[in-house]
Amino acid sequence: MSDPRKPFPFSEFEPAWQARWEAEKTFRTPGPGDADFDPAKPKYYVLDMFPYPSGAGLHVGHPEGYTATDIIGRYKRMRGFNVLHPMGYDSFGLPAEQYAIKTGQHPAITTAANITNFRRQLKALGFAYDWDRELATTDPQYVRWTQWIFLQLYGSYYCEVDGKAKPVGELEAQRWSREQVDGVRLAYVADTPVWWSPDLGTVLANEEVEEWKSKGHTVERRPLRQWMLRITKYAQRLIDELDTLDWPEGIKLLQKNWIGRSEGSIVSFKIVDFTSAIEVFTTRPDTLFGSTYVVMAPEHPFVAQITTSEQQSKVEVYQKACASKSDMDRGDLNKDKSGVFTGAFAINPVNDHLLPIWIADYVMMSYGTGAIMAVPAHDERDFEFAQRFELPIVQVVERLGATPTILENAGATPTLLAFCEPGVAVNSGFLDGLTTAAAKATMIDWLESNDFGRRRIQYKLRDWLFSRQRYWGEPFPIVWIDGHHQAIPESELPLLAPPLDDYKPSGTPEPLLSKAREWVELPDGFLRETNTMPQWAGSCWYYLRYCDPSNVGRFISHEAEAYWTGQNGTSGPPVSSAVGMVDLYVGGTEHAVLHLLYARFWHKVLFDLGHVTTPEPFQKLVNQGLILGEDGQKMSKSRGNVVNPDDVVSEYGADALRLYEMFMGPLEQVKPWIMQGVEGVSRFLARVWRVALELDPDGAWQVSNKIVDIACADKDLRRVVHETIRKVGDDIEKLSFNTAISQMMICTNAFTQATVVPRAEFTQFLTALNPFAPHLTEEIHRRLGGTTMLSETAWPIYDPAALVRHEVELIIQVNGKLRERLLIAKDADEATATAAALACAKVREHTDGKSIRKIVYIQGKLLNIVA
RNA sequence: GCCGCCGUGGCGGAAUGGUAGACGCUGCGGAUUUAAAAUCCGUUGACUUCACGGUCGUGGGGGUUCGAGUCCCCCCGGCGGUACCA
Repeated sequence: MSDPRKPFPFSEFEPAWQARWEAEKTFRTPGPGDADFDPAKPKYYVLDMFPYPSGAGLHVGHPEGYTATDIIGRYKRMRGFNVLHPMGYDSFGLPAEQYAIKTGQHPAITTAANITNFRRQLKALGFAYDWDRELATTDPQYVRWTQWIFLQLYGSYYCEVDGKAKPVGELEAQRWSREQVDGVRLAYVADTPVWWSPDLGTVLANEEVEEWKSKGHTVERRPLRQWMLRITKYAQRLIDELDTLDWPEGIKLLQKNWIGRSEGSIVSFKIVDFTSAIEVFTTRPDTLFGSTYVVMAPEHPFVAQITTSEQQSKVEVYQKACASKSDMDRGDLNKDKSGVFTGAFAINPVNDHLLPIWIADYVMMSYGTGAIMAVPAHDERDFEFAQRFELPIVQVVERLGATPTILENAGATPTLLAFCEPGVAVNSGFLDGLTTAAAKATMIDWLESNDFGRRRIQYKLRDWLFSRQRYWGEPFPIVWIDGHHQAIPESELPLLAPPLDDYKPSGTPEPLLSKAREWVELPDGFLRETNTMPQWAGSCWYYLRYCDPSNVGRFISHEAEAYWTGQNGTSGPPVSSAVGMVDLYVGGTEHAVLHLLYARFWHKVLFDLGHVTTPEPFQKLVNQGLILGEDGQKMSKSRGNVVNPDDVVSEYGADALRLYEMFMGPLEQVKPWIMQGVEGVSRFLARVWRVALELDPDGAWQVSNKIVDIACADKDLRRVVHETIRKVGDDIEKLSFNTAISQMMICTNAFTQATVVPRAEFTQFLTALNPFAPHLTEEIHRRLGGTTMLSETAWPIYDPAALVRHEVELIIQVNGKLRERLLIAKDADEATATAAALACAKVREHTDGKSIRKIVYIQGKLLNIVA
């Protein structure tokens, strides 16, 4: 007996089909080494960004991307691909630990519970994941390989000659000292100013600071000894190899800007009364003649040496003020320039002018050399600073084609703004008359030949701060002895964190693991490293592990890696130009410069070391658009506009949720949730159901007698079905799911209106709908007597002949305006069509009295008469 | 400020340079029903006309074209990212 309130009994058949798929492992993906693996089958790897299993469970944003990949995956399977479509959990990390602290439970317990809940929710949506490949970054066997990859980074350096990572063993063989080797490792220890959050009890990467600040945590700058990863060595490759990827241009640009390549030069300034010189980085060496002062970052190591005794106290006060300033103060309220004169003077190498050396917090220690040459006439910041402190402004670049004006001393010049565009050099000795580009090159040559500087490419990207002081992360597989670090043997992996009773932040930067003294203190004076890795570690390589999730001997077998990158060459389509392993990766934009940059970096290191065979992880990337609440605002608990997928599933069913998520609009677009839209697609599914089934007097669903086993005589109906097969297939390939669904609605309306529905055509339609609404279509198919699963059926082939129309509606325009529609033979020639058009009264109304100047005829579509 | 994305009916959105508004939602009308829900059929951009029809219409202004939502130039508005990177 069916629930009469439900338009179709989804609450009965959806769980039943899910159970069957699970029991039969319908969506298990055979891989190299499996008995049923067929290496001749082409592979397709479609990946979701795995969720971090929060206590709140799935929200409707998750199934948006997950449904899209599920449709693609199911479709590709039906097209004969061996589809890898896995799911897992990014279960380490700060949010998990914060949640555990809040609930007073161990993070292992809350994480396990959250994963259980996520798994239940995912399964209730009928996704065709290969659950045998499920993983969590907290699994000891996963941790083992995360740590192993860290040891690869630790054990290698970047060879500038070959432009790639190599084992440090090569250096040791060349009798490099321990210190020298440690100085070039891709994973290294450094005392650097880092972002420290007292209330989170950890340091944060540059990339993470904003996120946590926005959640209300405080962040401050502190010098601490930390593990760093030398991602900056890969800056250029990370930029260049973006070109080989099929990613949205916006995301590529975001990464390029984040890496921030600048071309310029280092200029060396001698300091009056000192032997040492200070170096600055500039992108405008052509303006060197216009430099009127030099600015160093307040924390620059030279400041103390060069400061004169008269200025010493002022300088120290300023330095202190800057050190205690949090980033927020510096960013928002303090655009006003501040600074202090050190009393020292630098010598401008091109004209021997004496330039006062200032310190100011608008110069960052962490970029370039931590010092700049100020050219106030041609840099907005320098200009502002010069005005504030009444420093001279000397113009050395002029707008191209401007009437020459020579500005002797700009102290009195009413220059209102700095001129920062390229132009022509003036007031610049041997550069005068050169364009900015030529002047740059000339100046760099001059600097190099006179030993005052050199060409330099500078990146904004900083090395990746890789250690955290928290508990819920992978411990470093490192021990210390006599102040030196060394790797633990691979045989000791995984190295798991010791149990701790209390993992609340202590407020000091001492890592939590240091409290576990028995774990830390090893025989013979060895001490374990007590920092842990950031959450990003696990997500940097999970896509590799899915290919070979239970391998105990390697993080991924060579065979699995070769097959799933399509590099095995023995099978499938010809090896494509793809450089990325994953064919399609779908997820949110928020990872543009974090996860997606880190994962590329790790992958390149593994590639350099010969552990993987492609230089990139993700060939094609698609960002799903954010789903907003019904009020058009971002969903949030405080606004009360959050939609819970569980509620939608119980009210309308999983298929309706899936359909709605796809029908809302283009995948990549930001769009609001509208419950009435869910009802709309639910009604559509009910219509499909009722084409095949009707209620008998007892309230049971019976096969409708409209369904008949005859050849389709209705040409129009057949055309719609084949048009649907064609369009749905094309649209899935284009990820244009909303229009695919529209077409299936049109097809369903045709079935509804038909008095006779041939079983064969209806089954073809159900097959096309299957990737979108797998439960409903399987259930209808079964009730119609189907013995196989639609999921295991080949994608239907449309018959081009069925699409042909012999007569078409020809659009008749006069001067580009629609005046008439004519039913005419599809292949009518221009003369026939023109004659037919001119025979129409409505057309003549607009052409009478005018001479026809031109006829534009698009056969089968349109005729435009220009009169 | 800079960078990116986006502006189409009451709403979500369709439209290889060729019928603007497919499909869905909402509203309205009808059928069915004792009645309602559900379902089915029709209708639903604005203005105008008794009607046939006509005029206008894709944020605004120009341009290219036989023809522009679509291509080019300028401007306006919204959303997101980023911010002293020399």
